[in-house]
Amino acid sequence: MPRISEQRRDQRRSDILDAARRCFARAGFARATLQDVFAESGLSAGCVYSYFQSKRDLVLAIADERHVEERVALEAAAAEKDPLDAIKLMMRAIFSAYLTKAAEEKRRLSLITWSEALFDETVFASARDGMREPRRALVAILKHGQQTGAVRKNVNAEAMASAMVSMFQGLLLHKIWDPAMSLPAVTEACDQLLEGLRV
Amino acid sequence: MPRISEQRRDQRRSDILDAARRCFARAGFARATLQDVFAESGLSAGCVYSYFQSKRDLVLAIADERHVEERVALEAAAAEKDPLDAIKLMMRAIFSAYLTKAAEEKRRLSLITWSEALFDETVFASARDGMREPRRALVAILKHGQQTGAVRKNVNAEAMASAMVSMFQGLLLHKIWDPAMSLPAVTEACDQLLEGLRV
Amino acid sequence: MPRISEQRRDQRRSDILDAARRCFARAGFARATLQDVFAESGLSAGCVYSYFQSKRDLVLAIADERHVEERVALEAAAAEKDPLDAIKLMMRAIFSAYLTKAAEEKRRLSLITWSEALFDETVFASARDGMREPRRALVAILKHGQQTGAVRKNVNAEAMASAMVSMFQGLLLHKIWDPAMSLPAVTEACDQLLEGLRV
Amino acid sequence: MPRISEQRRDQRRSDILDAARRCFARAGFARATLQDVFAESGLSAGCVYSYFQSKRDLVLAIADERHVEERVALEAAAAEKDPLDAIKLMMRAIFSAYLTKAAEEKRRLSLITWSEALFDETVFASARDGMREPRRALVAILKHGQQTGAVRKNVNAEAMASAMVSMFQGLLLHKIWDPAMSLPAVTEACDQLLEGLRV
DNA sequence: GATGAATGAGCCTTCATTCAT
DNA sequence: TATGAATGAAGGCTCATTCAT
Repeated sequence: MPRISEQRRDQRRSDILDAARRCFARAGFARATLQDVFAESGLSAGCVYSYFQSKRDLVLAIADERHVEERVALEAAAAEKDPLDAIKLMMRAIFSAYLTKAAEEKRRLSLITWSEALFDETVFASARDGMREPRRALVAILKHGQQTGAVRKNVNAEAMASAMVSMFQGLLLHKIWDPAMSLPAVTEACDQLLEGLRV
Repeated sequence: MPRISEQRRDQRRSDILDAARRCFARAGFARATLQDVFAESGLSAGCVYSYFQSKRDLVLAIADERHVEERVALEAAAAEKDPLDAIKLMMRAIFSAYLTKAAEEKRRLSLITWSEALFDETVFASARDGMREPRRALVAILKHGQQTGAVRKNVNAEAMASAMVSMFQGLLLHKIWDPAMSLPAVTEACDQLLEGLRV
Repeated sequence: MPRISEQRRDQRRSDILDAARRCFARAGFARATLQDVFAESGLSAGCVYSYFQSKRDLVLAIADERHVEERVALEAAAAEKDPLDAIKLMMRAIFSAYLTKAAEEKRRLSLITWSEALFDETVFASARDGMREPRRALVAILKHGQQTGAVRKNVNAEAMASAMVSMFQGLLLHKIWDPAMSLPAVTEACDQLLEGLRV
Repeated sequence: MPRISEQRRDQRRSDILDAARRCFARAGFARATLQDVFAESGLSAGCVYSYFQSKRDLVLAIADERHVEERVALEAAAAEKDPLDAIKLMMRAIFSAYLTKAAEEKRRLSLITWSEALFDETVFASARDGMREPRRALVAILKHGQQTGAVRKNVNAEAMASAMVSMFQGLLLHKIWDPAMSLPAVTEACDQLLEGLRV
């Protein structure tokens, strides 16, 4: 018999995560303090602790957030027949999720999560898994493209998928150093690189 | 001890940096403690503090370490006439500096430095500058290649350079998630992408 | 513990100040450690820090304590018509506040506060202001006494007030060196010096 | 067989004391560091330590410095026949030693020494003794004046001497709070108070 | 359930002192 | 003797976590 409705609990939990996300994006996992989170969420220490048993739990929850956009990106790509067009579509979905001006907090959280992964196995697994699915999709698209004759046969699908995912993630990083980077221009540059794979 | 020789002083400083590098690579800038560094270096707090005035100074020194290999990479590329070959050469130099098994600590430090850059302007400037020079070199090579007719004219050199640098850095990241990644295979994949730029 | 009553909070704050006062009187501002204060108050570091943000804040709070007795002394004097009697009354109030056996801690704190004032502008302002009001009152009494003809006209009220305040403070100091100093005898000596001002 | 001449040793010792005096006047005994003294004196730690075995020794040496002027003051007073004139002479000697603009460092050192005396028995003894001699001289002058009929018989010489010494020391303190205090005016005010003792 | 005051281990840093050269 | 690099105990302060109310 819960004292508060499940809906209210979920809302609370979500509020805490929002506050934590802001704090972590601002100061990093290690430097952000729980007192920051308490203040940012407007909730008491005890309350936050009743939703998350430790700071690490909060970090894991944030680091583990699966960005819906990636799933969308994969689905969008799956609908395309032409393999390179499918890859470009996936790429565009990723870019519009991570390279826009509005996505700055997401970029910061991505980077600090990657870094945190070095020191926490759970975060590591979560970060690694997050790039496995896109990579797997790219491998499938490339291999299928090779079967249908749309992609050059001498391409190592595994390595090429790694290179592509790396480029996408690298651009997220690059956007941090160079916020003025032109998304359309860089999208076209990537298109041009990809075109080299066509038979 | 009376005045120490300058050579010995440099050695000490270098020893401290080595110890700090190991500690930071292991635990991150924020989580690594100076006590760790004292223990790892076998020196006392006071001694370390006579070489570096604060933990932040130590962080900056590590984060600012210019990797000689990058300079070498740029020089190697400068010697090549063919633009794409020059880029491939640069790429290989970077890969052999960061993607080998032995370079694991370097990869970890790169990632934590990038993350730290989000919270420290000095580290930010250092990290950003570290990728500006390679990028500038790539722009120059591409533009020159367009003038000599070796590179397609419809390529936006700036954006393409960003994409390339991103791919190189992204692979550093990728190697962290997938240590088994084959360097030769990924090198060839990158070669194939680059070949698409040829006229 | 949930929200503490304001009364209890004030009590805590007061307890901490009491403990700090004892520690500072015993060892001085610089030599007394906060660990001492924690132990003396029976509270933890975190708790004390939630009431005072730094050691300096604690020092300022102690150094700034306005001794109610001084105010009382001024009011007592204000009621007297005869100027020299008014001054003697003020003097007696000050002496009974600072020169009794029970006031030893107060004397010690006065001296260390005066010394601390040399190195901290805020403490300086506080200490200086602490003697301005008595001095101002003395100037007013003397000038008024000159108008009514009770005090010699050739007296420089400002300088005389300085000399008087100095004598009062100096006796506080003297009582430290010579705890056996007789309060009645010294009070009479001061009376005799003051009598020289009468017309 | 000393390696350096005794004269040179004395000079060194004196240089160190000068540096220490400046440092202590600037920051207080507790806050001034020996590294400050090393820098201010231009000598090494080892060298300073060969002249003073600890920081406390240095503090004691500074706190114990007998200001020649006081001796001069006493001698000057001894030459005067009229008791009140003798006291005024002594007072003037003290004032010109401690209340001039140039004596600021001396005032600061006096105050920090008095404060330090609270926490160090040796400094206490030194400070207390420093005011005993003037006080004793005043007692002698007053008693002799009473015998010769120049001073009122109902004066308690002991208490009056205490009050006088207190006034002199208090004025030193007062000059710290009010550097603009007029020395001639305050001297005259003291004269006027003293005149009240005449028969 | 919620509160927020309180805890205390542990961090960064300083500085009196030592001692090999 | 003189040097100054090195030591390391200890200080001020923070913050994840707990628990009485």
